[in-house]
Amino acid sequence: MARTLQARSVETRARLLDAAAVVIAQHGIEGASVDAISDLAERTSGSLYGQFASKDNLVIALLDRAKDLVADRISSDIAAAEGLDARLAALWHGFVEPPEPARDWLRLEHELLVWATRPGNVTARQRLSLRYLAEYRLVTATLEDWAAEGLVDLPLPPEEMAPVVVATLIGLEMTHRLHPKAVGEAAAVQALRALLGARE
Amino acid sequence: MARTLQARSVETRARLLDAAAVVIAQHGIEGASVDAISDLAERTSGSLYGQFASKDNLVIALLDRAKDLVADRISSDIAAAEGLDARLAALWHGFVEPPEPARDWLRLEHELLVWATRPGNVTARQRLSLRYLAEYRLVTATLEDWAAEGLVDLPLPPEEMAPVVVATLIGLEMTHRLHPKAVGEAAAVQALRALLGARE
DNA sequence: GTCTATAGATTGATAGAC
DNA sequence: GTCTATCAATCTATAGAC
Repeated sequence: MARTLQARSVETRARLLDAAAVVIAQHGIEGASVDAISDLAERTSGSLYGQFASKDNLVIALLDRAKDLVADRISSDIAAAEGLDARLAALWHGFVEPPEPARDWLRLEHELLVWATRPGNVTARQRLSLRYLAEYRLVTATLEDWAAEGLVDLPLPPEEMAPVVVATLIGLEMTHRLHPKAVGEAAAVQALRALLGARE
Repeated sequence: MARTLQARSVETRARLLDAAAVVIAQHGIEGASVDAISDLAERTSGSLYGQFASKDNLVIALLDRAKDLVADRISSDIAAAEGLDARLAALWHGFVEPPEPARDWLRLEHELLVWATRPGNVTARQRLSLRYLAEYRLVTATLEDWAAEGLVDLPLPPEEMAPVVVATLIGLEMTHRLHPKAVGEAAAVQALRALLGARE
């Protein structure tokens, strides 16, 4: 019995986080009311406060788990691709033009990023900063592999290159959202090739 | 007399826009109340509605005039610099680490960008899109100059390269705000050199 | 065009039953 | 832990005087 109650609690938490991700991606953090979130989760705002104590806390919890799912998928897509261009194309598609339902994932990521870097939100910024550090480590490892394979001749050490690559992808996605036709797959691949010092 | 009344009106409009830029950069668009904005402008919320009819309209007006001032300054800094590295460093400093009081300019730009690209805000997105198109044209012209001088060997035609450069700078700035130590001037210059296919 | 005053709606959060 | 009910604060926007 304690099992099922606990399971119910875990599910409520997950439902609220999922709902928050959707509503925030659509309306922004301040535009996402606790009522809208709990309604979509088919729970009440009372349960939201039981789980997270405050709206800010809910957003911070979202910050921690937001990206991992999609990041994993992108990694496997890249690993499956053969040759540098195919891998860069996989990176582009995974990041900038992902298929549904992941399309909104980076929208959410941007909302969180902008929110967390507001002068006031110190806790959130530190939290997000840690998660991006982990992200950089993953990219660093991938770049090291590519360099070892002789695919690229990086203009910077892999660990300095990683944040630049992430930053470039973030910027490309944001530009692409504003201006879908300005940057396409072919242009992105060429730009990434130059950035990484492609050899072939 | 009509002169001075008109002048007062023009000044009110400017004061409201300036105040909106400051408050939005700090608290985001939804977090910036019309009262906070009009207080900082030393006007009342009534005058705000007299000028802009709605809060959204005020933000859209801000969208149109936001960037020009700083863009001009950056252009002149770049023109003054000698050699490719100095120009890229000027670009980095103007964009990512501008001196006060321009520090908040890109914060505002990001708030507007995220807001305008929400699924609902069609008008705002189109408006901002136009402004970025103008921006791309400026960057295109600069890249053409650099290519003509033999400083760079671009991996893409200048007009396709321009949005990529802007996107990269936007991403770098966002990353830098989250993580000031992750990317420094030296790394940014090296990365931009690679991206542009620097020859020297 | 700008002010004062206020309407009308919505928000984040709390109290207490179960 | 989740619910119902509700409060106090805040917000956008409007009305009418000047």
